[in-house]
Amino acid sequence: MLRIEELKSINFFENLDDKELQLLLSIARKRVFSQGEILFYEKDKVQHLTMVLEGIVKIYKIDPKNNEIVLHRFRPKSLVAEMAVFEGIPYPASAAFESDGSVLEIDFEKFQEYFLANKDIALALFRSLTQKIKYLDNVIALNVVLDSTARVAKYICEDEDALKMKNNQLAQYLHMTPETLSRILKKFTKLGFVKKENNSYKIVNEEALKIFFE
Amino acid sequence: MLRIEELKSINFFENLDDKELQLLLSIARKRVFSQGEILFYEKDKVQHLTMVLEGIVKIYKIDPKNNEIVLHRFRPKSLVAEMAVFEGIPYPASAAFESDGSVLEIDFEKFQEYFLANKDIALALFRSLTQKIKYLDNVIALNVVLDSTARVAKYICEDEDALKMKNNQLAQYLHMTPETLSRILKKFTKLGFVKKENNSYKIVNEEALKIFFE
DNA sequence: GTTCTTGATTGATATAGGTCAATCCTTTTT
DNA sequence: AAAAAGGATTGACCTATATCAATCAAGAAC
Repeated sequence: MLRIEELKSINFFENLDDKELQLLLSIARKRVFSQGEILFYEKDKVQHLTMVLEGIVKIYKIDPKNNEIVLHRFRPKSLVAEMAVFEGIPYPASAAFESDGSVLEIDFEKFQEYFLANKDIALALFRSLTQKIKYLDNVIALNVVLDSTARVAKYICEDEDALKMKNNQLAQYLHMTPETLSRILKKFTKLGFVKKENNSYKIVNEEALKIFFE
Repeated sequence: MLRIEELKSINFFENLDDKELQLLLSIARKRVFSQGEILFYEKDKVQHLTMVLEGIVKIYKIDPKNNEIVLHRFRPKSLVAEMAVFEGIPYPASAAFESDGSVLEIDFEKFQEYFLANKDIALALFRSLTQKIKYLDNVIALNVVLDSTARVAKYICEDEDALKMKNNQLAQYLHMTPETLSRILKKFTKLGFVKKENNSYKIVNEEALKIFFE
C-alpha cells in the first residue's frame, strides 16, 4: 500500500508538511504494472495526474507502417502527460512500461484545488513542463532535422550508453532499421571515427562525428 | 513608445492593477521589426522574456540541406521561447518576422521576482507552456509520424486556409517540395477527393482524406 | 563440444521523395 | 494587348533508406 514515506522521497513534494502529505495520500493511489503493460493509449481520455514511481515508462506514437516512434522514456519520480491533464485533452501518445514498475495516480481536480497555489508545487510543475518541451524539441532536432547518419553520430556522442545496448534496440531508439544502423557504423569504422572492440563499438574521433550534426 | 493601455489589452496581464502595470512597464520595452527581420537565432543566448505584440513570428530550424523547418507561427500576444528563459538555455530554434511587427522585451530576472508569485500570471504561463507542448507534439505528429501524402491530407483537412495559399508556400509549411505537393494534389484529384476550381483546390471528400492520417 | 537461438552483417532490390530542366499557366507590368 | 515574371506542372533521374533474403557470428541450452 502507498505510505507517506514514499511520497516524502519525491522531490516534487519535498516541501509539503505531514498534513499536506496526508491530504495528498487521500486523493492518490498507487498502481503496479509489469513489464510490457500499457499505461495508456494515445487518444484515451485522461483520468488523473500520473507520476511514475518505479520502472521505466516509454512514451510513443505509432506511424502508419506500425513503427513505434519513441518520444521519451520516463524514469521514476516524473510526471507523465500532465499537459493533457491541464488542457483536458486526450493523451497525445501512448505509454507502456519497459520494466516492472508502478505509478501514482492523483485526482487532478482535487490536486488543483488543494495544491496548485503552493508555490513550490507550481514551480516544480513549471520545470516539469519546460523539461517536456526540451524533450520534444530534441525529438524534432533528431528526427526531423537530421538524416540517419547525423542521427547516429549525435546519439552516440551524447549518450554514453548508446553503444552498449544491442544494435537492434539502438536502431529502434534512433527510428531506423538495424540494417541502416549497421551500415552507418560500418561507414564510421571505415572513416576511423569509431572502432570495433570485443563486439561493441567505441568512439575514436568524437570531433569528426560532431561535424555531422553541428 | 510603450503605454500602459497597450499592456492592459494583453490577456496575460489583464488582472494586473495599474500599479503593477506601471512596474511591468518599467522593466519592459518595445522593439519594432520589419518583415523578414530576425528576432533571434538558434543557439543565441536568451536575454529577456519576449512577447509578440504585433505581426507574425515564425519559429524555425535549419536542416543540413538548408531547408527551413517551421515549428510554429506566433500571433500577437504570445510569449516566445519562454522555456529557454526559464531553463537558462540558448534558444532551441530561430525566430523571424513574417510581417512587420513588434515585441515586448521583459527583464526576466525582475519579472520573476515581481510577478511569478501572482497566481493569474502563473496560470497564464502554465497555459502558454502547455500550448507549446501541443504545438511541438503537432510538429512531431505531422513530420515524424506521417508521410507526405498523409501530411497534405491532414493539413488541408484541419486548416481552412491551407488551400487558399500559394502552392509554393503550402509546400514549405508542409516541409516538402512544391513538386511533391503538386503530385499529391494531382493524385487526390484523380481519386476524387479534391477538385480544382478556378485555380485553387477544394475538398470534395473529407472522409476519404481523413483515412490517410487517422 | 554440438546444436539452437538470437542478433549482426551483407547484398539485391524497391520506394518515397528530392533535384533538375523544360514547359505551361497566370498575373503583373508596361 | 504584348511582354515579362513568377508559379505550377510534368517528366527524367537521383538518393536515402526501407525491405527482403541469405548468411554469419556469438552466446545459451543441451
